[in-house]
Amino acid sequence: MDALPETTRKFVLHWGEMGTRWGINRTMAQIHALLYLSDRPLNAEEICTMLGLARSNVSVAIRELQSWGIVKVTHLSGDRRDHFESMTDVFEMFRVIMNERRRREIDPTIRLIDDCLASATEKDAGAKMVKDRLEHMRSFFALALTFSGQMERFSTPTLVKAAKMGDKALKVLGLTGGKE
Amino acid sequence: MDALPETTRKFVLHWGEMGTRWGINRTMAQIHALLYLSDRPLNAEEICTMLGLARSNVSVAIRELQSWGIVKVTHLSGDRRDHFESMTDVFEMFRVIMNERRRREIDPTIRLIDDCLASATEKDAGAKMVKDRLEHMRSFFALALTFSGQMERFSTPTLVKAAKMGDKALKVLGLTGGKE
DNA sequence: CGACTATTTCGGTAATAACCGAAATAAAAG
DNA sequence: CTTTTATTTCGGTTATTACCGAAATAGTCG
Repeated sequence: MDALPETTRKFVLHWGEMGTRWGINRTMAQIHALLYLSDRPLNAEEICTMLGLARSNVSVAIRELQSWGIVKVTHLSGDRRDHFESMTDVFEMFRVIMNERRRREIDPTIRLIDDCLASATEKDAGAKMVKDRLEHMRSFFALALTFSGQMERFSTPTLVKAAKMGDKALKVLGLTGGKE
Repeated sequence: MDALPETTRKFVLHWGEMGTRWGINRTMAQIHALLYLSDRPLNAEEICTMLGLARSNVSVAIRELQSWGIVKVTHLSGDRRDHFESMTDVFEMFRVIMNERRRREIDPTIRLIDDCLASATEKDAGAKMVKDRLEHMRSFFALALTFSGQMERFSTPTLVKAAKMGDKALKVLGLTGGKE
């Protein structure tokens, strides 16, 4: 970790911490940060020494990053070791991550809510409130799905433009009425 | 935990697990789920017995939930104990949480990136790529801020409508051109 | 002001997740 | 096939965080 340029080191450490706050383990996040700022693919051994981590730890973290789809393996000619590089378009990366988390967490949650709703129906009327609340939450997640669908469908520049338009966009669409 | 209706129990457990995956501790998430499905405010003692948690643990978790702004304290007449209830509008809740996470995590990250950019400027030219990447990431977070600003500014129904329009909206705005 | 009840603080313990290092496996080269 | 190098698996250890329970504090009532 001492061999790293100061700026990279700072960012890697911070990114690692942020990871832990979002349910991503430190090692994974640090490796990702390192690759993101690297000007060339790195092999596992290099990552180990640069970050001061055990080889095995790096191995599983990289595999996980690959399974998320934000790190790819490449091969340099004349070197049989795997080299790794991060996706560089942060917007695209965000989409990929959102999509993956949707698959891993949102989808199962919706299924569970449906489950709860189904079994609640057969029970006593005392569950009325519970059902209402669950349905409300379900509608939220449904919207989240719609939304993540949009995110995936459109290119980065389009989304940037849309976001920047903001209120103006909604006015054009005739969606805004009162206080807003 | 056995005293809970089956449906509630299932949801509470799932919500607790989801919490851990997003960097929120299980207790906090479980309490939140319980309150969300409750038809009346609950006091700390009730929460303890319903979820099988220690009084102190519940105390800190509730405080944390309050600091996030998604749980409020109320008082029932003739009872001096604090009673707690959850926000019920999930969309609003999402906004509140996003806003809080922005404050706690996104803002500091942007500050750190600015820091890195500032110190990188003074260094050698070899940091060119690092600077570019950091700037790119910064622009992403800047957009995220813009976006979260929009989320806050508009009412739930407006956002729902906008999200549902989706592609149509972008077409009206004249944003879509190529592949999309 | 005591007596009682509610809440919080805090030191220690337990549960969980991260991490290491050695050994096994796989892959490539000679 | 043997040797060398790369990667993965896995049992055990360490670090982190969650959690408990006792004691302290704060608040309320008579």
